[in-house]
Amino acid sequence: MSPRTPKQFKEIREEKKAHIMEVALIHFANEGYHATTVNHIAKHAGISKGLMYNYFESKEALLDAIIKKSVQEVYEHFDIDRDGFLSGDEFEFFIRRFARILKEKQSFWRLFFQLLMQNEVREQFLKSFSDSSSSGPSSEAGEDRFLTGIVKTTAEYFIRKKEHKGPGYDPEIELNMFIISLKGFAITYIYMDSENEQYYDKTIDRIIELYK
Amino acid sequence: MSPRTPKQFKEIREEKKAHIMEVALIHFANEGYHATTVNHIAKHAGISKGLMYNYFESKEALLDAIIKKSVQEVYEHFDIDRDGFLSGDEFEFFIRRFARILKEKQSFWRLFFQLLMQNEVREQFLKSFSDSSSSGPSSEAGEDRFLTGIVKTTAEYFIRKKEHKGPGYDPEIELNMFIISLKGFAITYIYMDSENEQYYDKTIDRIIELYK
Amino acid sequence: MSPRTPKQFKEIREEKKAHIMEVALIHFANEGYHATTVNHIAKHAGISKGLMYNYFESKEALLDAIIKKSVQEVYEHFDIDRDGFLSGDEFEFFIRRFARILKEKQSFWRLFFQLLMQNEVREQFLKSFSDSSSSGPSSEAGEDRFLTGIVKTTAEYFIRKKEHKGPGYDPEIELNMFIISLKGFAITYIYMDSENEQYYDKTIDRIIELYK
Amino acid sequence: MSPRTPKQFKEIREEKKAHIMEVALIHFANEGYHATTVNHIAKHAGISKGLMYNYFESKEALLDAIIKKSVQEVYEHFDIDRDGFLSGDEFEFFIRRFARILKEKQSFWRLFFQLLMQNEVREQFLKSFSDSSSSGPSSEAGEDRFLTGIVKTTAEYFIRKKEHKGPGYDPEIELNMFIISLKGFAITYIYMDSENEQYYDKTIDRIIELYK
DNA sequence: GATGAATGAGTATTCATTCAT
DNA sequence: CATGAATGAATACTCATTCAT
Repeated sequence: MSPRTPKQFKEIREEKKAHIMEVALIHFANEGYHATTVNHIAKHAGISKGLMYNYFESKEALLDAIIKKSVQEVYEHFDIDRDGFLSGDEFEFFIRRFARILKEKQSFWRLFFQLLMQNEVREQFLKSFSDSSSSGPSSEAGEDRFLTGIVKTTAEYFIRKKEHKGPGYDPEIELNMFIISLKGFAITYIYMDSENEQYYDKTIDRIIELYK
Repeated sequence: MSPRTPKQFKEIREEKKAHIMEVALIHFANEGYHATTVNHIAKHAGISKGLMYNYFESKEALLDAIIKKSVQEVYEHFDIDRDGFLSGDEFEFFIRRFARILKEKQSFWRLFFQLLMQNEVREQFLKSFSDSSSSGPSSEAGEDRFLTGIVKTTAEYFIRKKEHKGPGYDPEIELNMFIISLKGFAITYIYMDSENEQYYDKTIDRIIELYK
Repeated sequence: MSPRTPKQFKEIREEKKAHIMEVALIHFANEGYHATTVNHIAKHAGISKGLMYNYFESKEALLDAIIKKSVQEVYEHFDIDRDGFLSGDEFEFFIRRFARILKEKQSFWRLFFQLLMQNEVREQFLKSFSDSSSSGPSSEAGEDRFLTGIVKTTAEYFIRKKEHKGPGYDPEIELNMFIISLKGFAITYIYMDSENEQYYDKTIDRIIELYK
Repeated sequence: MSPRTPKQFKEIREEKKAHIMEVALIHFANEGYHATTVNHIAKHAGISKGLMYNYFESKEALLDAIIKKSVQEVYEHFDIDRDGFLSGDEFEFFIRRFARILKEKQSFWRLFFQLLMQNEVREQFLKSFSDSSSSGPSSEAGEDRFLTGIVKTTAEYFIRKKEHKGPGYDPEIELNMFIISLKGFAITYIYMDSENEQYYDKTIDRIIELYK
């Protein structure tokens, strides 16, 4: 009977927002952003359309919130000791974590790839990705510390390997091969049913074997 | 001004259909199927909305026709000597052709990937793919002779290699690695600007080197 | 902390109602009734939406209350000696008071004119005007004693002037000219910034000069 | 059976656009812009909502079109010999024409006043007014030849009168009185039923008598 | 009294599709 | 064949109002 405290209100708000985002992500990922109607999301989240707009300014704002949150989470998972130097074990560790996150956040990655493949959202999306990842204390404005940082560190890892690989080893091509392997791995497994998982771990092992 | 023969009529009709499909494919690929309006296509094809419906029953029928045609073309490119045996050179030849088709039909592949990532079209799409590929004389209903045929032949190629590779060589994993590399290669390069093409050929060479 | 008496409660309630009405009037007047949301009013009044509905049954009831109150106040200002006779000084006094009220209640008059110009509210509004003005002891149902009273008294004033004006003087036309001058004066000055006020007093002086 | 010619299409288009604008103007004028729904307009125009959007990009675009057209028409009516000099007869002529246009375009003027009284549309509206009026051959960009031109010419007319009026005559105040009289006349008569028209002409005569 | 979460009917707008000419 | 006017169902979004706490 006593009225809700501001804290209670905030809790309700946060919980419901998270719930809506969760539901929306799944539908965006499976049916596509355009094909998913706000009505559909509301119905599956068990709320009215109106409430959706109490929490999110627009369908696009909802998408943005989902991306920001997911990117934030992914970013946190990758918050490794980024001293510019990647040891072999750190490299392996990185790949295994990548594989794990792929599994854990299947829906997000489906959405991610879908959006990447539409010219209209492409730039805005990449911007959003870099914005939220560069929110650390030592962030530099306009720079995507996350992606460029990873790529750079990894590139250096491949360059360093040249020493014990000898001539005929082209680090640029090797890095490129490594990247397309990861990409191919990613799009293969984020669309895989759990039954077909038999090759998941073995493939990761082999990627490590080849590029570590 | 002699009246056109029925054959001429048909040719004109087919040409116009092809033109519409060409225009539509580019817009579907760049802006997405949902975001591309029939009006837009008609305007860019230089015809009226109404006429579009004279040629194609619906927007979806237009999409289907585009896919069927593209798949058909891709299929023809791959109409290799399918005797169940793939020599090393044939394997290399296959990869190079794959790379070339990727380049030539960029727009189609963009559309292809976009559609694949939406559950709603996924099944229908795969069905359409298998339908048009199994239009040969020895087609079996419901079976995708094209894809499974290629995969099977390629799988056998990798199994055969086991003989000179010795123990520790797992053909299944190797096939899998090969496939994800091709996939990663594909999604990387169908979204690449022509300026960034420097690695295109080198990457293909390296894939051949690794998996031939 | 002695508990508040019922009278104190009522006072607090009335004060809050007045505050809400004040805030709402300004927004109705500036942004328009339709364009002003209940949320907006509540936020600017420093209360919650829910509480607003504790004080006013509906948005329209709030509008009605504002009009009734404003009309009441205007009415009180004009509660002149209505003996059916208007002396020259009383006439001048009346005009100067009109001008002052216009200035003091700018927001209300803006709202008033806006509403008058919409058929849907027009009748209801005029009714509300006459209702509140006819709340005196000798009120006659359905009659707007206020407006008709003023007009009638003023009309008689103009008729009386005929005696010293001589032929060619048409009191009806003169009354009409006086009324449209006041109307024009009103709509000009309720939308005027305070900087442009230079002509305010001079114009009133001239109106008096012309029609007294 | 033969297809429509482009000319026929254009005719249909123009006629229907004009029809929609006519219907919309009446409703905008009587119920207000915000209170008039697109549905309502479409229904009363005997067309579907969709068609409305074939002809006008949005509800606001429809409003703009109506204003532009009306302003254009009004402007044409006032295309007098604007040599910077207004004779007494031209002045009278101008007022009579103003009165006539008020009568003929009642609906537009109702809308005009309504819009003027809403802060949100005020600036945009005045801009639109000046834009379309300054489309003549000798128009100067950014200048409102129509309104400012009229006001300026009229102001000079009053200044010139000072010569035969002698001291005590303040042309600025006189111009101001003239303007508020016209305004008051306007808002009185654009909301008048035709039955109450008895004073219409007499009032105009008196205004001319007073200010010519 | 007081809050803001929750609702749902309503509003502008879009777009594939049909049809008269 | 060819056109674009015309439709209507669907879609994102708004907002006055209700209600549990």
